[in-house]
Amino acid sequence: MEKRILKDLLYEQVARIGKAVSSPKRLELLELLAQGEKTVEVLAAELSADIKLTSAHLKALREARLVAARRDGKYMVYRLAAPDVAGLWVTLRQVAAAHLAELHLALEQMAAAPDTLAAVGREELLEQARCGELVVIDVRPVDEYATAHLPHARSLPLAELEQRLNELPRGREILAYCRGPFCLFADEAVALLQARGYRARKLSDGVSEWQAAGLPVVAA
Amino acid sequence: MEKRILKDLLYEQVARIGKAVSSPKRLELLELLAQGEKTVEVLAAELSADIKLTSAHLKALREARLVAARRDGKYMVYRLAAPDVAGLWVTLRQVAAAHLAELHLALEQMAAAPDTLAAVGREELLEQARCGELVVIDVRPVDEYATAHLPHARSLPLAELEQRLNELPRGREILAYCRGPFCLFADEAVALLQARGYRARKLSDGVSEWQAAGLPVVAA
DNA sequence: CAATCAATCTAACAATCATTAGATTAAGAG
DNA sequence: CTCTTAATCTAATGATTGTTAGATTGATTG
Repeated sequence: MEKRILKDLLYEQVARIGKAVSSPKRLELLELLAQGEKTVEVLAAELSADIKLTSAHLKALREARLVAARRDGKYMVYRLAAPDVAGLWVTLRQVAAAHLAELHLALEQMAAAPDTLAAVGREELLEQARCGELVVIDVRPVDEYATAHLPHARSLPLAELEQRLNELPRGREILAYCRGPFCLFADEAVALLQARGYRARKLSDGVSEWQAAGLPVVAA
Repeated sequence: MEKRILKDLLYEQVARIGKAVSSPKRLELLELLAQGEKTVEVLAAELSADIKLTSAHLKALREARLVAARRDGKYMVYRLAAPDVAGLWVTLRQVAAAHLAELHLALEQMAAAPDTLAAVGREELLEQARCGELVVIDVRPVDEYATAHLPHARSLPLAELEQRLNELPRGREILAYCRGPFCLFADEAVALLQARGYRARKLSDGVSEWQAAGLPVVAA
């Protein structure tokens, strides 16, 4: 049966993408690269993995054409091959959260800790941020903010938050976001802000989630 | 580092979904189940695989909560756990087609054979079908048509097409669709119709693709 | 009840994959 | 040119996975 051979070929190609996203480390790499391009060194540090292993996983992602690399001096700088790869990551995470009770519970616990603003009413949120009723802060490293960030958000990296508290208005409510639902930066920021008497909440969306929802982002 | 343990747990869960979609056979099962519920027997026949292997792959999909099963007499009837699983399949296939040259070329060759109507102008197509300018036929087995089909489409399974040619109007253009871009039913239908002097084209979308594009379908 | 059919479970194999260590390449610095 | 740093390649490991065969379960039929 010649049809079988053709079908096997077609599904085999899609399975290449599936294989690429079948490893926790590779998924974490995709999420990191969705924030902007990064060197192998930086990626390895974020993964808490060594360079060799990180490089091997990046090779697998490269062979599935999900990421691409360029050389910059001694550094190799990796990036997502295209924006739809970030969309794939968001889709996978959403399907996992919807179907796997373990993940759903873990995310609910995370959301329960500080007051979290789920994905509800994103348009409304946008309007509140625009008119200044709400102060939206991006607590990721500044280069990730520079790559793309939510509209009306200002950069205030978690590492600098404590020193730069004076930049925040006392009265208004603060909304912190980071890389997405799996990232803890915003949780830490909210905890710090609340300890200092600010009214602060977390937005569980990151830039990829925002974009996947069809909302506008500010890109470089 | 406690954060590492939490992160590993989170990404591990998403990787369960990734692992489930990392096998060509399992992807084919998902596409088949996206057409409607089916028994293990039927699925095995469609896969050209034996029952044991099919059952093992279904178990993997069940453990990732992508499919669910119910017993009907001696038969186990499998179905997608939720509609978003069909969306995941469509997303994976689109990412694969966009990034993997091998797949892109294979699909282009398939599309080149008979005149194929790609995904362009779907709304327009809908309107032409509504007013009868275009005759849309669903050439999948009738139970799949019954589960869900495109608006204004009539069921004319490939297996019965030759005997039921008289049901088709001579003058108007015919548009055949099937399970999606990887399915060959519509190609065969178009070849048969063109051989009999009909003006026929293929629509590469299936119901899942149509739905993923945000367009309405007729469901049971 | 035994016989049959659909499907799964168990055990086993080879093939593939993740991870680690050691050697190697490629670019920049001295 | 040599030394250092970044990253990859190669080889080896243990663990998983895909596949097949044989035994088993669950429900229906005679």
